Amino acid sequence: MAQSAPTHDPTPDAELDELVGAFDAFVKAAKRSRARAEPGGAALTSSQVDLLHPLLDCEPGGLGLRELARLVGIAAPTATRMVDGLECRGFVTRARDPEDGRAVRIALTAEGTEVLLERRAQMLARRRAMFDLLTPSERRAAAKVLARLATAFERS
Amino acid sequence: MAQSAPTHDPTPDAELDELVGAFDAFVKAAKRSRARAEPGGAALTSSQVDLLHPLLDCEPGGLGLRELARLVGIAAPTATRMVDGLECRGFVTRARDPEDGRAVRIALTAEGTEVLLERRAQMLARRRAMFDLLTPSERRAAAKVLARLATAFERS
DNA sequence: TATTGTTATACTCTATAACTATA
DNA sequence: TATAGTTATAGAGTATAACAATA
Repeated sequence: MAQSAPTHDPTPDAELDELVGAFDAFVKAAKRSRARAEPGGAALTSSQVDLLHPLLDCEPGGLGLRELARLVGIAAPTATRMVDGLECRGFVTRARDPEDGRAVRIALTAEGTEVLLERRAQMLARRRAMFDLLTPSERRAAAKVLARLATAFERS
Repeated sequence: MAQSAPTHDPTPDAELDELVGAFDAFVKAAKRSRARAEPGGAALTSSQVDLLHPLLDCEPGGLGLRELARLVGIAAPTATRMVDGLECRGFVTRARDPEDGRAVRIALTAEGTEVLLERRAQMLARRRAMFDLLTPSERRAAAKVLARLATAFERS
């Protein structure tokens, strides 16, 4: 295999294999790390964090359910169910839209905002702890590589 | 905050923020890419692929259910249910262990092996397509960075 | 008629607790 | 009694289809 094309791409297969292997190891390590950090005691699951996130940066009135579902990328009935639970626990409010009797406005409560921000801060702290293990030059290289891989993902 | 420790780490906060941002973008791109590649038409979900994987490289007799569950990192009843479905579809066999009446041996069928290898090849092809978008030097840098991040994950 | 949200239903993945059969 | 596996049960997350209320 790899009949040594000598011009400008010396070892494509071996390099690809190495990269694929490194990628796999990385994904597995990331999964384990996440599992370690979310042992079940967390107030919010990551799906719930995803659902609440758009509510942080929206108008004070909140968002319609369909709009929220669309932003998060889930089906409307799924959002209904999740909002049910989060409303019960006092993290969001669900109010009839005064201008459109069909619609509903979903908004974060103070407690919901607090819990969400706390959770976000925890995640950030974990990432920082990890990135602090890198040297400055490794950090620069990592930022560059990750950005490059993100665009490659989008195009592939 | 950050009272400008001037000695050897010039812009730690800005750099960390950049890295965290790049990491987020990467994770999101990876999620979207995976969603694109697994639109529901796939024969196996990724959990099922994870479950079947250890059966590829085991003794011909197959694995016990508990052993399989342990390798994959799920609870035994979860494995039982998943094996139920995969057995129905002809991807694995479940045979009483002749030497231990309590135990069961789970093994891939020819069809299961084929489907699993095909799925694995698809995933590999997708990754290769992505990695082919990188230049050789970017590939080398990426392999190095991903390996480094994996060890950082394990230690953080 | 079109849109918003909800209910009904179903499937996958996950877990714990209780059970059966065998060692 | 200890171990292997299963059943019972529960809950989160996901979807589609059918529905009610409103525009």
